[in-house]
Amino acid sequence: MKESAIRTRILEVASRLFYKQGYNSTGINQIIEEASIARGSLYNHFPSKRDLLTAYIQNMEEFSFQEWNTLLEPIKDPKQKLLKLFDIAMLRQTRSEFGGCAFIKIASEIPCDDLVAFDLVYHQKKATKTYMENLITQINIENPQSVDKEIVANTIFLLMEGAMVTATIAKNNQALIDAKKIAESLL
Amino acid sequence: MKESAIRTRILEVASRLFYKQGYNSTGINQIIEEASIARGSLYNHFPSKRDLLTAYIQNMEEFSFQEWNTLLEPIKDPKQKLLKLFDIAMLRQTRSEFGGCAFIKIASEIPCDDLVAFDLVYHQKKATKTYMENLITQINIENPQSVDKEIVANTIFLLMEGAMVTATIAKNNQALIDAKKIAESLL
DNA sequence: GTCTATAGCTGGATAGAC
DNA sequence: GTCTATCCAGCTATAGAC
Repeated sequence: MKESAIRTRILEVASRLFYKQGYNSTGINQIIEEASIARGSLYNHFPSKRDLLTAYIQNMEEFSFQEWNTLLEPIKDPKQKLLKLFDIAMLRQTRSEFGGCAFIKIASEIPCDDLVAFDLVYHQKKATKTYMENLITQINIENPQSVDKEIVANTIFLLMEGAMVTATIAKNNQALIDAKKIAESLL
Repeated sequence: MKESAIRTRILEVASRLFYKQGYNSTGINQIIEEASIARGSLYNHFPSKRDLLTAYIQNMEEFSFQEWNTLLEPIKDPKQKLLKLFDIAMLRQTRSEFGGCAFIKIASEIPCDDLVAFDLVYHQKKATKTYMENLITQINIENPQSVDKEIVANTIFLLMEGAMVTATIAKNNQALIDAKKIAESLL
C-alpha cells in the first residue's frame, strides 16, 4: 500500500523526536515539518497526538524484541545469550547517546490519565522479564540445579533496569558493565 | 524573614505539581493559582521556570537524605540500616501512589539542554551510592570480610534503582520486596 | 487523502501601577 | 515586593478547498 508509506514516515519522525526530546516537548508542528507532510495528513493517519504515542510505544516494543531475537540467534549457549542482553543494552545506549530506556522515559512523563500508554509500558516490561526467564529455563535444562530460576530472573531483571537508568544519568556504560559482571557471577 | 514564606509556598506547590504531573505538564498558571499568589511574585522569587526546577531538585535531595538520617538514626545495626532503605523506598512509593523516584523522573523529561538540572540529578545519585557504601563499610568494620564492599554496594544500588522503576510501572511494591530479600542474602 | 488556513487556547515571560 | 494587564509564541485540533 502506498498510503502506509506516509504513515511510516510520520511514525519514524515522531518516534525519533519523542525519544530524543521527550513526548511533551515535541509538538505536532515539528513532526509535520521534519516529515515534510501537511497537518491534515497527520491527523488523517493519527486522530490525535495520543494515538501517535500509542503507535510509538507498540512499534518500539516490536523493534526491541526483534533486535534481541536477531542478535541472539547466532549464539547457542543460553547463558551467553542472557549475558549478551547487557551488551545489546550498551550498544543501544551508545548509539542513542545515552538516551535511556524509551519505556521508562515514557512512563516518567506521560499524562497521569493516559492509562493506555501506561499499560503498554507495563506490558513491555513484563514481556522483557518473561524473555529473561525463558533463557534461564534453558540454562537450567542444560545444567540442572545450577541456578535458582525465579530469584536469578528477578535479580537480573532488576539489575538491568537499574543499570539502564544509571548509565543514562551517568552518560556512560559503567553501570551496565558492572551489572553484566554481577549477572555472570550468578549463573 | 517574612519574604521567604511566600517563596516557600511557591516551591511547595511547584514541587508537588512537578512530581505528580511532571515538569513539562505543569504550567506557571497552575502554580500561581494553587499557591494563591500573583504572577509577578513568582517571577520575583524565581526568574524563570527553570530556576524553579533547580530549586525543586536541590530541595528534594536535601529532604531525601534528611528523611534517611531521621529514620535510620534509631537503628544500631548497620546491616539493618541498609535494609531499612528498602522499607523507606516502599513507604515513599505507597504515600506517593507509586509516583516513582523524583530524580529519575526529572532526568527522563528535562529538556536536553538543561545541563544544570541533569548535573543535580547525577549528584544526587552519586551521593546515594556513597551513602550506601558508608553503611557497608560499617558492616565490614563490625564483621570483617563478611562482604566484598565494592561489588555489594554496586549490586544493592542497582537493585534499588531497578526496583524503584519497576515498582512504579507495576504500581505495587513487589519489586522492592524482592530487591530487599536479594540484598539481605548478599550481606 | 493531501493540502492551507485558522480557530481556540495555553505556554512562559514582561511592564508598569501601587 | 506584590499586584493586574498584556504580549507573543507555541500548542492541538478542525474546516473546507482541491
